[in-house]
Amino acid sequence: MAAGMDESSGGHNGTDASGPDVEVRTLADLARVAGVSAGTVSRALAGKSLVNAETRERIQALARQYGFRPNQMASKLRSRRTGVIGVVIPLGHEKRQQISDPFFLTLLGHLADQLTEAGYDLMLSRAIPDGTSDWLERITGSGMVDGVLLIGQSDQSEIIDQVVSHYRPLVAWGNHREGQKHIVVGTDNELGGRLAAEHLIACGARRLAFFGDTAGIEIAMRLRGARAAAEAAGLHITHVPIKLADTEMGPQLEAAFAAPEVDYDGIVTASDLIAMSALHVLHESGRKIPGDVQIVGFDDLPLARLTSPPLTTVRQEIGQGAKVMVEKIRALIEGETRISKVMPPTLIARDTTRS
Amino acid sequence: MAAGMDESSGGHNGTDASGPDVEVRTLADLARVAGVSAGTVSRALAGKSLVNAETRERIQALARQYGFRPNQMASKLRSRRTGVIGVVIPLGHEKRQQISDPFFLTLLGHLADQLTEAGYDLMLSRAIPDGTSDWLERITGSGMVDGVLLIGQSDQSEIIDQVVSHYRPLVAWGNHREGQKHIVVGTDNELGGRLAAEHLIACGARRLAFFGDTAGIEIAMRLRGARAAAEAAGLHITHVPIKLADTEMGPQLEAAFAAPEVDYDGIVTASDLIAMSALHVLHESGRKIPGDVQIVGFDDLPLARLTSPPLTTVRQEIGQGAKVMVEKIRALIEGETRISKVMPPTLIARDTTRS
DNA sequence: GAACGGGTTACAAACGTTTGCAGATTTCTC
DNA sequence: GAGAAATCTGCAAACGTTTGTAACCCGTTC
Repeated sequence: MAAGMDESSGGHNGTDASGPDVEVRTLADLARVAGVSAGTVSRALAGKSLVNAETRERIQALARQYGFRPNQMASKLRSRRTGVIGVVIPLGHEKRQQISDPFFLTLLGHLADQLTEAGYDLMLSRAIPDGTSDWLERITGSGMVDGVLLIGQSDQSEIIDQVVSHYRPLVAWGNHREGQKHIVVGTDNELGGRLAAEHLIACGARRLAFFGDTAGIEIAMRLRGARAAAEAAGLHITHVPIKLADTEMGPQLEAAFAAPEVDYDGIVTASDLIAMSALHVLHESGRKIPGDVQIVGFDDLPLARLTSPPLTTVRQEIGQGAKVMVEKIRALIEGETRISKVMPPTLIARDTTRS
Repeated sequence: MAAGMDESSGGHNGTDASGPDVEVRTLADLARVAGVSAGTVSRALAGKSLVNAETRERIQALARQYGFRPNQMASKLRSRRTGVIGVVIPLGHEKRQQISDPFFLTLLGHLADQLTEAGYDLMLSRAIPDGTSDWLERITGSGMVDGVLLIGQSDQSEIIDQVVSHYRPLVAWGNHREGQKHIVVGTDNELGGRLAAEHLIACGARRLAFFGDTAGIEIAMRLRGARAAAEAAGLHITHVPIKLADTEMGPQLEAAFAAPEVDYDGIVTASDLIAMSALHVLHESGRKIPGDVQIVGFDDLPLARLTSPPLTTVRQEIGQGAKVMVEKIRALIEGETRISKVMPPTLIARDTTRS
């Protein structure tokens, strides 16, 4: 039955039609109570100016009194506007269920704020890309949302492009690529990687490593930037593909440091989370930071300043990013055109590098 | 291919009426293409056994081919079932917009997983309690969701009770209170507080403090438990109301430690986040942990094991909690009855205490 | 005094599904 | 081979709104 209604309220006397306890569940019910037509009630509650101000207020008062709220499904069906934005997190290459990177959750939090402020509801979906575009079109094609926000593109850029060719209101967070059809808001990841590596080199690091799995294009670009910086300085940078999944990261990091031949003195990480884990493993093994090893994170999560020593990191403007994403999706829904936005990251020097 | 029986379709030009590019947007459209009635298409796509297996598959194939998906709004309106669970985060006493405690986001992540698995969509709402029950009834009364999950009760227990009297499918995360009408899943916070304080005392701490703002009932219960443990040992515990908001926490902590007369050697914190911040401030001021000061966190976030030293903390079973919440909301939707569940916390001894 | 027009309201047709019921077949049963 | 049972399909009525259009009421205007 309808959510949570049981008709238990039979105890009341239903005889008195205008009594305070008639069940008013629909516009028609309220219309009867108010002595007007359903259409008028609809307009009154919507605050339209077509109805006499006095009756409008009378009807609104009645609605409050009876605790009546228009059924959203009916409203949305009829008006062909849902007021809902779908936010989908492609689980991509990370097979694990749980969303492990706090970065995405933080972005989600900001998106929730911005959307609420803009008067939209937020429908959250995890999605597991399956080779087809079905995981996305299930959302876009359902008539359930006015637009879609993608938190990360994973490795699905082509598929997203394909969907966008017939579904316009879609904005993704991630790395912008030349020739991409869909609109992306994100950080200049290559620049970020470069900043990180340059900083390490400037701080005296020579045996460099990049920690992160490059299945996602964002990470791949960060590696590319770091590598470019290294090469410009005549150095080599070792790529160590650390996975983000909780269970894998620790052992992988330990293995990375255990190998007797490796002796990194400067590490660029693909995320603050990896950096924090690395910090932990290094502490355990007794290495001094930044004395023996220097580390740079990526994201500048609120937590980055709380590590010990506080984490040097590449900052992504995530609050700003959420704001821009919402601004763009709204414009697209209105039928306007928009282009991608790539935001420059900044290096925040704290104490895991010798400034 | 071979839709076969379709020479009718007088609407468009008759020549290629069965071509692949007729717009099929509704059940009726697809029905025309398939040469059956809309009702049959509906049943076929729903996989009902009433339709012949062969036609069912033919129709499903056509649906795939034309990329047709039934409009959810219409479906939900008609079937009076939305397949959506509302997850609302009452912002409560924390005036700040951004959801600051990673605990809630983590719980949200787990809920997303569980709900997806159970075939539900998740509609996320921030809500700012306003003295009335409107913030909640806006969600429950809209016909938009089949049930509501509350992430934290804030200080709204009475209002929630009031809503539950006419809207049954609602489950909250938080502290259970005697006589409460609504169903709660949560940790035994008083026990948690007690475990933390007892552990500190057993580790030799004598000058105790509790860090946390007790506006939320969960925190208040943790304080009560800690205080009980202290009193049982003949000790006093000082309550320092640290707020969770990003901007306030740092300064408040510094102030807490700066006062010359205070010299805590054992701190129970209301959350891992506060503990991590405190750790940071203590490091800054040169104090040794656990040598000079011992600290116990609360939550056991994944990050707790990454601090240095790794954080001793009181573990809440948050994944398990999410699972239980979803199980209960499903049962309630089915019309069954359920009761609250309070889960015992466990103390995870790491290295911010001298075990 | 009829035509007019602004301001309100009622009417009824969508919106795109799902589903009870009744036909229309086909298959069994004896 | 007739009647009953079983299987499948079509019809049409909801679900509860929104919104274009027509109708009505009054006070003006010519």
